[in-house]
Amino acid sequence: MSTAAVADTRPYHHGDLRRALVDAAARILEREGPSALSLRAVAREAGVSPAAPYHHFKDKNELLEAVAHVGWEALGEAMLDVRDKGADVQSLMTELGVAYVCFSQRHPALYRVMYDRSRDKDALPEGMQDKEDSAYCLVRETFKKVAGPEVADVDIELATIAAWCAAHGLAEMSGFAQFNPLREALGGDEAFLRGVLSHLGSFGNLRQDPAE
Amino acid sequence: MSTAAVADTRPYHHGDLRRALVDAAARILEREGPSALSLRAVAREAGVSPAAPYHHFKDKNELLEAVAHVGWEALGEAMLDVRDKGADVQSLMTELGVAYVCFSQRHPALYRVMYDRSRDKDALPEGMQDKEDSAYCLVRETFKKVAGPEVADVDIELATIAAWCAAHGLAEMSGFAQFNPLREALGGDEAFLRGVLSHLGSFGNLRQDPAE
DNA sequence: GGTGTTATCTAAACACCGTCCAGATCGGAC
DNA sequence: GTCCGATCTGGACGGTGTTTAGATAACACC
Repeated sequence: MSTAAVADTRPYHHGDLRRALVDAAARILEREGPSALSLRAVAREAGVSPAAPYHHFKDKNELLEAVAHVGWEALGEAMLDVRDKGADVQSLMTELGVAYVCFSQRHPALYRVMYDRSRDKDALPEGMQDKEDSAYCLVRETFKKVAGPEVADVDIELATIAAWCAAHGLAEMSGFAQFNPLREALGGDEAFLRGVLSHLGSFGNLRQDPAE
Repeated sequence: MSTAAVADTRPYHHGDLRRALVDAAARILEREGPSALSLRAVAREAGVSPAAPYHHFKDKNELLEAVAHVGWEALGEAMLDVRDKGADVQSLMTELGVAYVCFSQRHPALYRVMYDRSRDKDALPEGMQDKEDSAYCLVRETFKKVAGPEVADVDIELATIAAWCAAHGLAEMSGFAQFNPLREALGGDEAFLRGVLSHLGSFGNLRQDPAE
């Protein structure tokens, strides 16, 4: 036995445990929320001893970092899916905002881990403003395409940050109970989101011909 | 001894322990951050046994709720302080936004506790949209005053929520390391904040004469 | 003023947590 | 086939939130 036995209960020494741990963590997150995400619970879920994860991650933080990383990639994909919707800037940015917030609503626990890590580090994931297909760059490139070359990079960056902050704020607060009456009055959650997003981002600021 | 001895080491049975615990928690928060805020540490800081807090709070959550409550009141006061600055809406809202974010920067740990509690409950503090001098109502009333009576309440509420989300997002992300180059390029943190806030909130939406 | 009631506090215990250590186990290189 | 190094386990340590039983002291009442 050994090398050949593919899908045994324990293919390798234990198998690809690093990935198994991240998957287990994601499973716990979806099933029981962030408060249940202890390192021991992850090990239990993966069927190993509590000390096993320490051969793949320096500590609990490093595991959470890995979990957050897959979350950021999934968020990036979700936003790429809508990058062709929307004729003008306003509606495209709204579409991106809806995609962002909907992701956070579909994976609330994961989203919380993602931002808890960022807050602890006081930084977004490394390289987020550089690598081409990240959510952040997608927003910035959208702004840049629309604004044209005359607009200063500083303004592009400020607009991107502003949009990002707004989306993040809405993602964290959209489910708050106080908004339920308004949500229902508008006929559902997505209408509510679009309503809020329509009040956010004065994208006209970026145009060169200020009609004001 | 007893009733008369005012400021002894332990005036009452223990004194006003409930308040002492909240104060101790706030002290730990400022000194060591949110990760150090254990119930036992609070009890230690207040000089009582680990079980003592349970005679004043159902559990740790309830203590944190009390801590968050004082935080929300302090935030409301900080925003009331600037409610007369700024000639037009845009600049007044910017001023309020700066006050909001600066509060979160002055008390980062407290701000985090405040929103962690809200996220757990999926709700802002109870009564926040009702009691007159809350930060939330201050923003809404500002919008209402400017918009005039013709604007629908729904739009006022949406604008308020949008502004709040934007401010919260900026509060949580303003310190992120990725923004440091831009912050320095703009000549300091407050300039950076104003720059981002200027791209947020298309307050013109609320005016009745859409010059568009 | 003594007495009983009730709120308050302590000490000890429980289960769980993150983390480290010594030793067992096993894959792969020589 | 033997050794090495990576991987995993069992057990331990200190810390956590919470509960229980029992001590203590303020207060109400006679």
